[in-house]
Amino acid sequence: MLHAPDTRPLGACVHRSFPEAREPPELSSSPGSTMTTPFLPPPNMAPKAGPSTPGRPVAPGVTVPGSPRAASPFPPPPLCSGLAGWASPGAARRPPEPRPWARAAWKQTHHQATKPDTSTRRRIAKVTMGSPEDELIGIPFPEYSSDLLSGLNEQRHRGVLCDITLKTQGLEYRTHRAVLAASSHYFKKLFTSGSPGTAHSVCELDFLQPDALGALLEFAYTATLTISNSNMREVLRAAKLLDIPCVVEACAEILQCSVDRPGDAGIDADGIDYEKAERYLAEFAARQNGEVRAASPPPAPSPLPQEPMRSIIPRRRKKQHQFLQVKPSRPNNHILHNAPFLSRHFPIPLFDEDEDDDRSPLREERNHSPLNLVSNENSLNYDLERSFDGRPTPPPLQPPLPPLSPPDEVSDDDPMDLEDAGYLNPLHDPALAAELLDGVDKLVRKRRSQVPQECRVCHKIIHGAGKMPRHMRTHTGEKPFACEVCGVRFTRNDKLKIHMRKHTGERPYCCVHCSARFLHSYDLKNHMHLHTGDRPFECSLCHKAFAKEDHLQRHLKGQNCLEVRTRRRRKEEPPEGRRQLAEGLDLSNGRIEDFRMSMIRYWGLPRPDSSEGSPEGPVAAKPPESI
DNA sequence: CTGGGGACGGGGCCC
DNA sequence: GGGGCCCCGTCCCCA
Repeated sequence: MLHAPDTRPLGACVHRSFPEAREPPELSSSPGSTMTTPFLPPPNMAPKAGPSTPGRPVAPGVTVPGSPRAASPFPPPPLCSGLAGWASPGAARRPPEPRPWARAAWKQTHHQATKPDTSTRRRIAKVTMGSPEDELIGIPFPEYSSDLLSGLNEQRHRGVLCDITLKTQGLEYRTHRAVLAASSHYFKKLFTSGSPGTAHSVCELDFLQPDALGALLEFAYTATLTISNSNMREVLRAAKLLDIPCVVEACAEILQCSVDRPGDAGIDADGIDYEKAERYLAEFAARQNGEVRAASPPPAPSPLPQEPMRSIIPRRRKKQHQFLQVKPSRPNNHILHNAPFLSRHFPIPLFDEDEDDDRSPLREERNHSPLNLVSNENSLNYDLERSFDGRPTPPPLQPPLPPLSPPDEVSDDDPMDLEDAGYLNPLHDPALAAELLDGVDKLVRKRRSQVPQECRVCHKIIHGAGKMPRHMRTHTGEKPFACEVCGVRFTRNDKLKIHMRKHTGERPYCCVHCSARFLHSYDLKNHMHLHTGDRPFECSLCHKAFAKEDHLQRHLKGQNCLEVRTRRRRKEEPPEGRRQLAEGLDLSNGRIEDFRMSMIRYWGLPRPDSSEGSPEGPVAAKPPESI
């Protein structure tokens, strides 16, 4: 279907800036009134920093009113149904829990909200009109978390309400225990060990460099890590000592490209520092308990099992890792291949970690690295999934493993031969140094460009570099790509190209079973359902199966299916055609829960409390359209 | 009401 | 940073 050029004036979209949303908007009862989105949760309430984490299943009952929710990249479900579930006096300040089953419903609402056609307005109005007065209404405050952090940071700078002073090498940092404990596993353990009643207000952390500690404090209060190439290693080292996984990960990724520069061995805190950190932890806990005693050095950690070295980067899904993968420059590869001991000293992998080719000579060398930083993937603080108490904190000292390298190589105890070091030091070669530094800058820039951006208009989080202009055109209505044949304009060039297939007659996606040809690959995919008979989308109520998910959604919104969703109907003699359905709603066989979950999933309704298993439960699960 | 196709916006990946 | 390409989910329209 061809769409006429969008003549919406700029700013005519239904979205609006967030500050207005702080004020409770008036309920509009007029179907034709200009309903903007005040009652629609601002899309994608994700924190500015942090990728989305979709798909985390939520157990039933988690999202009952008043239940605490964690930060979520997903907005609450549509007001029509979901706001009653996710908002609470304590939870309204935070974005809701990710609820995959509500995502589709929210997307639907958001999609409608971005299309100010008459049907959309009517739908929103209906929704608003139908909201029960006694339902809780959640008003999202997407900027609150950042405001809160900003307020704490201001307090820190002014020294107000600070309850702890960090001292290192003569410098003092007044700060808040809660913020430190929330950002650092080490501080959490430090402040939670011992008796809370006798809190000492000064922590002397001599094992940390002041610059690094300052940078990490800034990070804790601003969610932004400000570092330079010169102090990145020190910050990484401090982050490892303080057990701040996300900083470790970020620094390690950036540094990954420059591992063959001298000094990289210093990115791992040496054993003395870990020992200091551990000892201070013990002393602090002892003082907290009022038992000032000479803290003995912690017992030497048991030797770690030898495992093939992986990476300083935790293994993650390939998709996550690829955007920062580093392709080492050829000169450095050459250097490493010809200097196996260098890889031993600087064992950060030079290749994509997804390469599991252990036959690689380089990997083989790394696997045997005596100074392996992470020979045990579970041992150090790169396992971002581990719990705070899951591992000794701080990380244990890494006992040197027996060198497996040829005996003629430099031993670990031997200082690096200066001549070799000079030869191998790329910084001694201006060209190589420039290349490496340029690589670091490029990585930093790339990482920055990959940071999800929040739309100023709709507060939606846009992922991907260069995607924001594309998204903004959905607000402005700008359609700069015009078809030269028919004049139809598009917001995106790729859509125009697909459109041009209409004029050229090109239908590149051909069905192998029939003569059908399609403009889009996904059309062919949908079409294939005809031949395969595959109907993966089944109505949990009537068990009718559909080939397309949206057809199932449409079916669920249909009035015929809703009529029999009342349990009251079940008590009556069901119509013959509905007998099976009514039996399916029998609470005794548990299917009623299936039905409720189905309603919740497709309409984004709040998850029912376990106590809500009342006979009238399904009745309350009304779709927006039926309100 | 359902089946089918088209359009649209977003995300991932790559250059 | 920007753009191309692809895929996906969703909405819409038509028969």
